Amino acid sequence: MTAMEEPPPPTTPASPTAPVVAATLHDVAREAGVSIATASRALNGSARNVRAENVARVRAAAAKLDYEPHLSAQAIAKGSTRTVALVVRDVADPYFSSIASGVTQAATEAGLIVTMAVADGSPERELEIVRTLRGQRPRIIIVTGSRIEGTATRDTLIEELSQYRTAGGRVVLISQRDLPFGTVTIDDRGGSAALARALLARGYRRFAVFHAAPSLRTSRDRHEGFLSGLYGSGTPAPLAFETGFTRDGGYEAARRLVERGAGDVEAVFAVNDVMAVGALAAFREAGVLPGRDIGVAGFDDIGPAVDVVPALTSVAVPLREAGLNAMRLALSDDTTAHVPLPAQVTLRASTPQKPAP
Amino acid sequence: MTAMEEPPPPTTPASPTAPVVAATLHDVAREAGVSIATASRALNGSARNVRAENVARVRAAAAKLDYEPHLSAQAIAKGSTRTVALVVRDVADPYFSSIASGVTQAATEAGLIVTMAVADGSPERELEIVRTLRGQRPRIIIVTGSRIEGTATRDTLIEELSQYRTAGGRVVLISQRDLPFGTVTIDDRGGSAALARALLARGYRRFAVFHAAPSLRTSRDRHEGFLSGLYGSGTPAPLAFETGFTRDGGYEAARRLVERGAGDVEAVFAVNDVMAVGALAAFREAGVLPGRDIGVAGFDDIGPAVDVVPALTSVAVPLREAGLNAMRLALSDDTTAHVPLPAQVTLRASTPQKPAP
DNA sequence: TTGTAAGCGTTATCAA
DNA sequence: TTGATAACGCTTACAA
Repeated sequence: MTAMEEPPPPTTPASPTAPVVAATLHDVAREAGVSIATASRALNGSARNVRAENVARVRAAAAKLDYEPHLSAQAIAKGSTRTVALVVRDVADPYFSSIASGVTQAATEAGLIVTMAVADGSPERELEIVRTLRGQRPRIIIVTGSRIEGTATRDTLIEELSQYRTAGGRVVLISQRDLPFGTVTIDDRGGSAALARALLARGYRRFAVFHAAPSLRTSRDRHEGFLSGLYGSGTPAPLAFETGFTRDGGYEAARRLVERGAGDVEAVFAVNDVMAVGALAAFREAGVLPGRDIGVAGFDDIGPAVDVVPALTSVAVPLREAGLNAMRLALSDDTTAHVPLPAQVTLRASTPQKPAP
Repeated sequence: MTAMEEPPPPTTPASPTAPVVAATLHDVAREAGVSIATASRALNGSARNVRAENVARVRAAAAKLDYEPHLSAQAIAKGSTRTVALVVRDVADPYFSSIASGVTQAATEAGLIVTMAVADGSPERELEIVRTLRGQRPRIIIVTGSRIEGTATRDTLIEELSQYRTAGGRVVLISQRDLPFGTVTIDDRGGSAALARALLARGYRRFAVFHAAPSLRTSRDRHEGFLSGLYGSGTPAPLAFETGFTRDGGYEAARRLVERGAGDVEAVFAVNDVMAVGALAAFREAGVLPGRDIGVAGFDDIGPAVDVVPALTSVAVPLREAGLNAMRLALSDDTTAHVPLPAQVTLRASTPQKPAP
């Protein structure tokens, strides 16, 4: 299996482990009748220093042989790759896929290839992934969604990323904070605070909050932000219900609230939209009509928020922007900047203006 | 910048184009006091033929230097990579991200890395992507979502993929058909036909169909499938409204139907859920109450289908399964099999049983 | 069981 | 402007 004399057309449906064999620069050079160095220059290097005729020859040969440069070979020869590695918790989750979309777009514009790995919510897996990723020698590593605090692997992860950066790699974190890397965050606290004020302005005074475990930073920030927005309004302290960060969590919390008696609660803030949507369903089933008997607000402004009945008041977060900014940050010279993205309150029918008492 | 004498800690925040420098096998070997070949064997090769003591030595050295094998170097030395390249139209679209999720999971289980590229709906871009991808020499290329027919680039794409396969690569297409590659499809026709029959069984007789341009294969298949399910029932031919494949498209078609007078239509089939959801909104706004005045059904069974009011009748498609099966197919020895995945009718409140006349 | 050395497909340096 | 040739980081005969 050394060199080959012809354009390389194997015949049988090769086994799944067989190597993918393709035309090499060597083949192109031979076909064009020039040296391999010239071929390299004409194709991927400084075509300036190659006679026009040879450039044409080489290009033609490449086209004829359907040549594509072997990226791995280029990577090791050049000592650097053109890839950015993206770690997400779950591709199927719109939260992450929106971010991924932004990252991919910005990367493509910069001529970079993105490889994606899914951490699946496990910090161990996440660590393992970052390790493997380093084997790719990507220019950039973007980690998003690891927002669970207090795990031991956390420190190891930071260690690993620091080393990668010391080695010349770029690290950007999305929706983390207080870590010594470039960071893009969404203003969960500010958004929640603004929501609280908007709700006050609409006449609501007595609240309940559906939140997740406080180790989930996002949930905690939104919860605390909401409280801070209420600060100074003289309203009673909101009831707090801890539950899952999911639709079912919201559903379950709403049931609990109803069982307890929801009469004294004017509005519920669920720390994300899917929870809010679950709550909507539970309230409706219990005969408590959302938007009339009780206000409901969420966070994220997912697409369906507008199609649920009543349309859901929420806080829009610029997820794609977060991805775009992460790439921008990675390509900038500031390795440790913090880019906060504003969240935007969007009032809808689920929290109508309350009539003056 | 040749060799280095110490564990490699550069200092300054390197420029975004600087190479990522990391410990090499050479460093590990030196640290462990063995030859580079032994180090290679101990770490990534047949550790069996290495004295246990040396294995330990090498492992320790690797850990100390935080060594990760350079994947590109391995790729070119071994002549094959462990990556699968996935082409999607849009990561942010739940349709594709669900598929991506399945692909990623199966790939991870098989020890493969997935790199993702986004074609953005442009056939030219798609072709370009497949070209670049070939440079990665992936073991597998999975293309999903290019379902627009009749473009000239289409043939070129097939050509390109054929060549890749001839070179030993695996190709799997998702939701395409009649192409000489491994293929995973979702049974759009069958699902729509089953939906039609289910609706007949619930007493509906007069239908309208909201569909997209017939060049969009998915739309056409669902439309035709629906008609075939009606076949022989003696019902009048459904009205057909061509519109966008989006929420706004569904909204707009519903408005048109209402303006025309919807009195003689008992149920609407929108060829996907977001269209159906848009239609729901338009009907409600026009005072035509979905689920009472008119039945509405969609396709895809997206998550929010159950939270919309009334809950939407739909056809569930196993998107994650499609991704998983695509990987399975790619790893199997059958390079050209066709795996059809069944779609499942899910009846909900948007199409209640009609009272007997 | 180990080490030497010849690749793998590129790029980059250096003469010519 | 070109062509030899030495890297790049790794794997893998082949010998020892």
